[in-house]
Amino acid sequence: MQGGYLSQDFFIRPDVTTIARELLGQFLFVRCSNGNIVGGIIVETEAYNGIYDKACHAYGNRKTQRTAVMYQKGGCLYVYLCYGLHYLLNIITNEAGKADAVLIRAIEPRVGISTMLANRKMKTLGPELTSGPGKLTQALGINLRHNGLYLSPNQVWLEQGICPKEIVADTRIGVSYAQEHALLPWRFYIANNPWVSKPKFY
DNA sequence: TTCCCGATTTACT
DNA sequence: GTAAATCGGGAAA
Repeated sequence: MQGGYLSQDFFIRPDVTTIARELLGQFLFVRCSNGNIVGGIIVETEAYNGIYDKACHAYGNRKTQRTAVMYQKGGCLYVYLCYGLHYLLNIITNEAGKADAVLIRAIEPRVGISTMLANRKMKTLGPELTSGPGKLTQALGINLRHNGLYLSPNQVWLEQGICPKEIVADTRIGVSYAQEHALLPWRFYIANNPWVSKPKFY
């Protein structure tokens, strides 16, 4: 498609916020069960700093069936069901045992748009297609089947993309329970990109 | 085993 | 702006 694949070395680096920032502009591709390829450019991410981060499922070195995947090596996929309704896609970073992760919050659709529209039961292309963590997994056909998989050209993979003009760092969404850690500027998105999620503010 | 609640989305009034 | 949908994880008992 574009440049080369992003190697595992990219994800094994120690600073999860750097990786979350550098994932902006990269291509994310998924091969669907029927063989179709869908994908787009990552435009919004959030960093979760493993066992030290109150917003992270692995906070306090919590080890359960669900969080076991988070302790895998960088490049592993962590998918979980949120609110009993939506699958959320993360990419594990850092060395095994650290439980750092980057949440993919929004992408700009580029490949297989008709397939993504069908997955979302939509007729016309618009920001609602992929502008949110639960929306993009539905569009890409991501579910628990992908949990624990490593990035690979057979299933889910990343390729070198574009260099974003301007990146914004802001607080993460929906993590008020994380107390002081909810204030960290660990949400990153490409400025003025219409595919970035539009969280509601009460 | 019980109970509370969530890294959200969508359809209402 | 408010509320429903929907279910399994995790902590407490």
